[in-house]
Amino acid sequence: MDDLAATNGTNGTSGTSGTDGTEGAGPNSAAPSAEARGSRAQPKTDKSEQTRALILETAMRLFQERGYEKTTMRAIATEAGVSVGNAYYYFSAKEFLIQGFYDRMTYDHAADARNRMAHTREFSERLEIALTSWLDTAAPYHEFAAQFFRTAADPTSSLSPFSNESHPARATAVALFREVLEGSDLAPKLDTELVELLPDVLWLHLMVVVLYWVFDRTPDTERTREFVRRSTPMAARVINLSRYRVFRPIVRDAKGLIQDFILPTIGRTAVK
Amino acid sequence: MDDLAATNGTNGTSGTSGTDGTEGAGPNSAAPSAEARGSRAQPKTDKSEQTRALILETAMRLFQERGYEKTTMRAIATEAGVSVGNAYYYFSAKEFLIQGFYDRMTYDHAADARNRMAHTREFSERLEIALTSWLDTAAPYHEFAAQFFRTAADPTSSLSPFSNESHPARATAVALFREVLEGSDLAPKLDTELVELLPDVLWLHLMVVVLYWVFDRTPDTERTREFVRRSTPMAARVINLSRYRVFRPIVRDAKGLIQDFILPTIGRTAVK
DNA sequence: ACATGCTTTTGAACGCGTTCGAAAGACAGG
DNA sequence: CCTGTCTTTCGAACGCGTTCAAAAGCATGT
Repeated sequence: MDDLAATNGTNGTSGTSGTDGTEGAGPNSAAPSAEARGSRAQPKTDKSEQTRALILETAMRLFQERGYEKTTMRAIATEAGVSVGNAYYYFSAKEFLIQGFYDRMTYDHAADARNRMAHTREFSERLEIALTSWLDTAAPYHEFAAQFFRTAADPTSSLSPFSNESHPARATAVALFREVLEGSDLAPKLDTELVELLPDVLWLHLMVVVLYWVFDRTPDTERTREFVRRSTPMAARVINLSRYRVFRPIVRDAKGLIQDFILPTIGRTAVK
Repeated sequence: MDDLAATNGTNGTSGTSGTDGTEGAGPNSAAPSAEARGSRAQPKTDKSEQTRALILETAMRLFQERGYEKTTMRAIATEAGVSVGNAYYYFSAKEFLIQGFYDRMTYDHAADARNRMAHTREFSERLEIALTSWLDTAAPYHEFAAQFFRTAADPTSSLSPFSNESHPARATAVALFREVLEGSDLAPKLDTELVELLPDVLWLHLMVVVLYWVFDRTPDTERTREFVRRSTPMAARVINLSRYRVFRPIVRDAKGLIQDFILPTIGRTAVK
């Protein structure tokens, strides 16, 4: 109800505590993120911004009420009291209506997770909290999230979690996982290179969880929750083991693989 | 008329066809599986079966020529000399036209991979061969495969690799990976439980490769090929290490996780 | 006041996947 | 040959996402 448009202006990452220096000198790295995408024109007047927000809010409401596919552009336009053409003037395709929602959820998740793990130091617990927090944040949208997941899986779509357009949201999420790690008892025991690498890997862990969640049809996605409870201690154990001598070679291989093949595809500037 | 790959002229990609075993035997090569899905009626007459095949082949040809999305049902119908309604009589939705293609490719891949690794015993090499073989088999379809990948990612779609409808193709693929393992020098060194589990895990490895491949835009998907070359020895090393004492607990955890959470979702009858 | 150049808004129209009622065949029993 | 019951075929029509040319608003210069 109230939540969709409320924090519109100051949505951005609220600063990643300055740990990340590679943000790049883009025109806008934080707040207006999604609001300018998918439309032909940038906001000139105030009325314009209002119309855009109205359309977006109406769309989000209907998506939740009827699901993504069953909500027609005509219905959105009618309900918002504008013409279809006008809706397309602000959002050049139906899928662009999702991006705002997507960014918002990422932000809410990060905030909630930070709150919840504030008083916990153990790494596996922090990780579990972060992941469970995502499940809770996303719970209301499970049904229609699954519906637009197919859109997100399109390599050519800007909604793909790997796309450039998703970079802000992804950066926010990765920053969260960096905090998960760095605020834990585990971080001091690891070499800095690994600490640098792990946040992205943990984000991939989240992506796997999301994949599992999308396919999960159990009530309250209980199965995914159990999956998180089981997989997080294992992840912690693997990371922990990586400190021992025996694993040097394999850890180095894994590092290389991730650095050379995974990170470049998810928007990090390739190190080469 | 019957071979889908033959019509493609653009993709050179080193001849894999030399050892290929697809003799010109009949209209469909040995995978009857999908032919009965997605339609309202089962084949009564012979003419019926003919019409169905005609539509399917026409569709596949057009998909390769123009891509999935740009091929309209009307075009398929016209080109095949039938009406739109008739096409829908046999394939209740456009996406069902893909399933036949999907099954066929899985079968061709398995055959090609078996051929290629016949004289190799080392596990990591066999695995690399199997994966590379997939890339070669799928190469002609890279462009339009990426287009229908979004459909495959829909949890509610029967095209999802995890869906029940995909079970036959999946079973074929898993069986291949079982051969990859059991025909290798590694299998005898592992306990039977692990041998039982690994084929599915290796199939997941393929799924990851496919994901990577779909997003890969480098010429000849060279990046994915490099990814395979790098990741297979690592997989081999991990499996190898699992034999040592130190890893007992973590290997057991991993086994449990896979058995309880992964296999059940990909169509194995849950062991519980 | 008028003209000019924009942003914003409109609604008809297009192409698509899909549906549906009905026509056309095919075939058995009378 | 006629009739009834399937199966197969047809093509018009529906609802959808999207496009587009034109209208309407709006600010500014003359």
